[in-house]
Amino acid sequence: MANIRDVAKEAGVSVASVSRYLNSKGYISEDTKLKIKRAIEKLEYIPNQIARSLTTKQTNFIGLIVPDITNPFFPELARAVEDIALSYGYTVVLCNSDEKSEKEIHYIDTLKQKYVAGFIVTTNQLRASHYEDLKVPLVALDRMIHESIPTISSNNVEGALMGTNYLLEKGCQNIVFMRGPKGLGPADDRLTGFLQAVEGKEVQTHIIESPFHFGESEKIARQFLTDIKGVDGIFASTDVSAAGALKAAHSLGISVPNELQIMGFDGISLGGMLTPGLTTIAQDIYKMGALATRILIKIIEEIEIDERVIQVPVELVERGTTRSEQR
Amino acid sequence: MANIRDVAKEAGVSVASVSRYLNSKGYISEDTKLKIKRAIEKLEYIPNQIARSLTTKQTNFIGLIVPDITNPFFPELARAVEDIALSYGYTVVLCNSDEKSEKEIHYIDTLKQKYVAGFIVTTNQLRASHYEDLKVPLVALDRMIHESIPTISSNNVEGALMGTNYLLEKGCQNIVFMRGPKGLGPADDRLTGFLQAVEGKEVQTHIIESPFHFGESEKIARQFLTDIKGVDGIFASTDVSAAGALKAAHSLGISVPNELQIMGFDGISLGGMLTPGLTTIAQDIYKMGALATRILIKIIEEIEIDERVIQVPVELVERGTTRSEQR
DNA sequence: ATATTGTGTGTAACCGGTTACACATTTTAA
DNA sequence: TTAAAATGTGTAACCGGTTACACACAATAT
Repeated sequence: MANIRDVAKEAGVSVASVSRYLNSKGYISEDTKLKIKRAIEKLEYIPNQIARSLTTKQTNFIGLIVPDITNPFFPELARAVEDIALSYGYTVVLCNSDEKSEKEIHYIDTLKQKYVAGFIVTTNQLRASHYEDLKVPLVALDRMIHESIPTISSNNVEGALMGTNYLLEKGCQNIVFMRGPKGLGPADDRLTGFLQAVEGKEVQTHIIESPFHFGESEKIARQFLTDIKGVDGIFASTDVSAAGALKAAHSLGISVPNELQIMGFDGISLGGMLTPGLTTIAQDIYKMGALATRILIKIIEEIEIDERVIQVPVELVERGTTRSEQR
Repeated sequence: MANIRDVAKEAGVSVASVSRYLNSKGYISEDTKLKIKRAIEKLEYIPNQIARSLTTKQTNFIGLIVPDITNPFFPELARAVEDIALSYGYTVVLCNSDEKSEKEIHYIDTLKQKYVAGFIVTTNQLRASHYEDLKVPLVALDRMIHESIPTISSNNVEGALMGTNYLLEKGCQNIVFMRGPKGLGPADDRLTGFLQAVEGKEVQTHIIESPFHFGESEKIARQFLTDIKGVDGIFASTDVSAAGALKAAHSLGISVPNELQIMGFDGISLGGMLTPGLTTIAQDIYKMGALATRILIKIIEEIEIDERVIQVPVELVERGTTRSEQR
C-alpha cells in the first residue's frame, strides 16, 4: 500500500503539496496537480483515513442512536440515514440505547473518543445540557431535545388533529386515545392534537397510557375494550400500538371497522401488512431520516444551515380500519 | 486530554512501560504497574483508539452487511449483533447492500480501509474467492458463502421438512410452496426440505418463486390463488411472504385457516402481530446473531474456535394460520 | 566461576497523514 | 519604481499510540 510519501516521491514534489492537492487546500499549480494526479493513479494510492483522523480529530462515521432497532419505525429511519450518509461518503454506526441513559452516554462517549463526525439522536434520555456540552455536531430526529439543537420532526399536533377529526367524521362517539409514554415529546404532542380536536365536541374520550410495544399495547387494549363499554374508535399514537389494539379487537371478536374503527400514527409498512389495513397518520419517515442526515452533514462540514427546526408534513393514509362510508 | 506521554511523565516511567501496562504485554514490575495505575487515574487518561489503530491496523468496529435493514428479519439480527458486540467493546457499522455487489464491495473496501476488525455478512453477492482474498476476519450469517468461512445458519432443510409435515398432518392436499429467489442458499435449502417431505406423498404441489418482499408476495399469491383451483395450503419460505399471502387470501375472501392454511418461515415478530397469528418455523434469530458475533470476535482476537459451521435448531410455532384440530 | 535465560525498563523510530512556518517568485497596487 | 499581496512549494514537527532493539540486572544452569 502506497502512502503519501511514496506519492510525493513519485510525483517529484513534497508531501505537503500532495496533502494540499488531496484536500483542495492552499495553493498548487496546475502543473503540480497533474504530476500528483498521475502519481496517485500509477500507485493506486488511497489515503489512509485513520492517519488522517489522528490530526483532524474527525472520522467519516455518523452515530445513529435509536431506542431499539427492533421497533419497526427505526429501521425505516436507519435506512434513510444510511442511504444519504453513504452518498456523502459517511458510514453509520448503529447504537441501540434501549432508552437507557447509561447506554446512551456510553455510546456517545466511546464514539466521541473515536472521533465520530456527529450524531443523529432519536432518543433523549439525557438532560439537554449534556448534549449541548458535547461539542460534537448533533441533530435530533423525531424528538426535540432543545431549541439550540437542530431538530427534524413531524407535525405531530397537526397529525393528531387530522386523525381525530377523521374518526369523528366517520362517526366515532366514544374514542380511546392510546397515548405513548409521558414526557416523550411526540407522544405528548399527539395527545395535545387529540385534545384540541375533541375540545367542545360531543364525544366521550378516554386517555390511556401505553408503551410503544406490540404485546403491551395488545394487553392494554384488550383490557380497556372489555372494561369500557361502547368504545367505537381507537386512536393509537403509534402504528405498533394500533396493531396491538387491532389484534386485541380481533381476539375479542370485535369487528373492525364496523363496530370499532382504529387509527394509527407513523406510517410504517407494517400498517399495510395487517388485515384490515391500518388507517394511519403517516409520517414521511424516509424524508425525515434523509433530511436529518443532510443537515448533520452540513453542520459537520460547516456549511450554513437555514432552519434549525424542521417539521415534516404528515399525511392521512386511508385503509381498512376505518369505514369507507360515513354512517 | 492527557496522552500516553503525560501518563509516563506523571508516573516517572517510559511510554513503553505505559503501553505495556495498557496492553498487558511484556514484563512490568508490580511497582511500576501501581505507579502507572495511579497516574492514569489522576490524569483521567483514556487511550486514543485512533492513534492505536494507526499502528495496529485494527479498530473496534464490526461491519454488519445486510441486504436491507427494512426487512424485519434483519433488525432482529442486528439487535443481537449489537448487543454482543457492545458487551465485548466493539461497535457495529450498519451496511445495507441492497443485494448489489457494487454496494457490498464498496462497503467492504472502505471499511477495510478504515481498519474494521471484521465483518458479519448476511448476503453473498460476491464470488466466494473475493471474500477469501479479503484477509479480514469474517463470518457468514444465514447464508453460507464457502466452507472455509465460518457460517451460522438455521437448519433450513429440517425446518422445511417439519413445516411441510405439519401442513400434511393438518390435512393439506394441495400446497403451494412459495420459494425465495433461486441461488439463495436458505431459499434453496427450504425448497429441498419441502420436496423431501412431499416426496412420494399423495399431494398436489406447486412451486412458485417469490421475492422476500411483502407487496410482491401479496401480488404473486393473489395471482396463484385465483389461477390454481383448490389450494388449501401455502408454505412460504419467509414470514414476510407468508404475510403477503395471508393478506392476499383475506382480500380474496378466502378464510384462513378454514379454507387455506399458511405456514411461514423465520419467526420474526411480525408473525404474532397478524390476524390470525402466523404459524411458522421459527429460527432463533437472536441466537444466530449472538453466536455469529461471538465467533467473529474470537477470530478477531485469535482465539481458537471449535466449529466452523453451526446450525441453529428451528422450532415450530403454532398460531392461527393453521388449524388447531385435524380434520 | 561462567554461560544462559528470564525479567524489567527506556530510547527512538515508526504508523500515515496534516500543517505552521519559512522562503521564493510573481502579480498587483500605490 | 517600489511596497504589498498573492501564489507556490518544501521542511520538519506533530497527532498519540506501538514496538524493535539495546541494555541492566537477577536467577538458574553447567
